[in-house]
Amino acid sequence: MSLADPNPLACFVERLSGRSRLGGPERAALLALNGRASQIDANRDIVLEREKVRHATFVVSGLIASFGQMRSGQRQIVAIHLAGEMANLHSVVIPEASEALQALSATTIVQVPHAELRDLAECYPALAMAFWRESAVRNAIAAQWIVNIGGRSALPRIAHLYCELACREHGGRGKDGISFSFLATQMHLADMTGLTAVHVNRTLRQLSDQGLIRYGGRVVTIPDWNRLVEVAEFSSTYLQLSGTAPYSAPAAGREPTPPAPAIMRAAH
Amino acid sequence: MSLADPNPLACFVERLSGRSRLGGPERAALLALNGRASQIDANRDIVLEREKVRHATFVVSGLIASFGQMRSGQRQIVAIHLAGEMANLHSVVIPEASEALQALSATTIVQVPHAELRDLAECYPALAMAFWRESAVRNAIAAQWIVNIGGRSALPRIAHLYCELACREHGGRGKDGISFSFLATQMHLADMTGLTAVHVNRTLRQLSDQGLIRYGGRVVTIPDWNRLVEVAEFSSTYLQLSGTAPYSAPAAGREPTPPAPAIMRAAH
DNA sequence: CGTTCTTTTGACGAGAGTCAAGACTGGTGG
DNA sequence: CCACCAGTCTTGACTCTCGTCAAAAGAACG
Repeated sequence: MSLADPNPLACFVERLSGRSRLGGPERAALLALNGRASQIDANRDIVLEREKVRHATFVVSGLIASFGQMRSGQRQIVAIHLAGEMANLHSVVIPEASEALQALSATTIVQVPHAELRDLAECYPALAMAFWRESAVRNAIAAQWIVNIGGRSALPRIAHLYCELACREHGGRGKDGISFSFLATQMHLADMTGLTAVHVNRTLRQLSDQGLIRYGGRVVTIPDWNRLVEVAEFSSTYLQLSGTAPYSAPAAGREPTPPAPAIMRAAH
Repeated sequence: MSLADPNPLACFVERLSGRSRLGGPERAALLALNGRASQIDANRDIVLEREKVRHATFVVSGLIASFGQMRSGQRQIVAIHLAGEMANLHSVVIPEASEALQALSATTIVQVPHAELRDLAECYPALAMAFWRESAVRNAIAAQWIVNIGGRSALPRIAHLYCELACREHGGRGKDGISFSFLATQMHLADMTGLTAVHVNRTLRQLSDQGLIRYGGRVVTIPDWNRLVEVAEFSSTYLQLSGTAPYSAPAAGREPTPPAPAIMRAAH
């Protein structure tokens, strides 16, 4: 199911299957969704802040970001959406966009009507859970971005972002020599990390001088995965990519006496 | 349906109803959930990082935070959970916690088994959507925190957080003279904003000197709402609190020819 | 009424922002 | 094929916000 698949949504099905167990009917229903494909140039808006959205946007190729904007014109990227990801699945339940959606590079998208996704969620509980789970993973990523921006200085901050992207693009763990395409400019990188473009540039040079990354063109290479992970204090568990192990409900029945609540554990 | 209600989950029902339309059976099913109440001291862990969780935690009173932790011992709060909110509803679909959950003050919680919530979501599509929507609002809040931490300097950053809290506690818009209880210490506030406790203190004094806030005990008062909003560049739409207007699906049928995609709009 | 946590202040240093200018790139058209 | 041009990237010098260290005063709690 590559991106070259005649039905680009096949890729969406694969992604959901990686985290949720889907049956035949669910898969078929997803593939039957009718999306409209479009090409978008770099730096073009897809959704404006406050806009009422009627479609979810699936990224076939390219790179998309969610922006928060301030009066000063400064912008902060709050999330990025790689090829194969649904950019704003949450808009199905919250149609009014609180952030703008914009392409960072030339991008191909498929827009899927909310109404159809909503129908699916209502007919197939498994899909409702899968959609919710997908949103929840986004939430976990956002939480890590907060930790990253709020708690790390420039060098580990960019290192952490690169670790995350390497894992997200490859859908699994990183390894030595892994490389991934990074279609954003250094200015975009600045907007993601809460730094300035100038300082991003200086920090990239540092990372590169220390042999932690190599970059050129639109590709980043990580020669020594463990070393970068160490610098970034990265742990991939929040991405829920654990190989291809799909989520499965606990086999045990409802235990009437749940284990002792965590309250008893020592603080700090 | 106050917090003093004999069934603390009544408050949860009210919260969901504020954003999603729930029918009688759904409400009844929610109220029939059996949760276990407990008291927790300040600074005690409720959920540890990486722990497999089997219960969602509802906050009856007090204040809870989700923490990311770093090797250095530094901690970053990625979300806080006020009285009346479900702290980790997302754990129903992602049982492995990627952040720690800890009480910031003495707190009363009710723990609801995942299994029961999952059953509800599977039996009642409207509840599945409501849960998902609730998670999505949390996501929107996280996104604003990223904007806040990544894009604003100390003074507007704290101002923005206070605006958010005022709205969240009152479940609506702010107004002059509004006040809200803030049970966290300045150190906690530092962990929320990505600042140091010392700098938080200096900034609070600035805010206070400029008449933007008054604080004392565990209460913050906002004398002039619009002025604080101005400083913070705050807009409450992302909280989805629009009065008590519940979300309703668009009345229109599936239009076969959706409006022109947003792609045409000018960039930047 | 002492112990511990929190708040408050000051002096100093460092990481990151700002301003500005030059080098490099890829794309466009003559 | 070359020249141009707008958008990137790179670098240096200077500034300022915020972090660090330290100490004392104030609150909370038993």
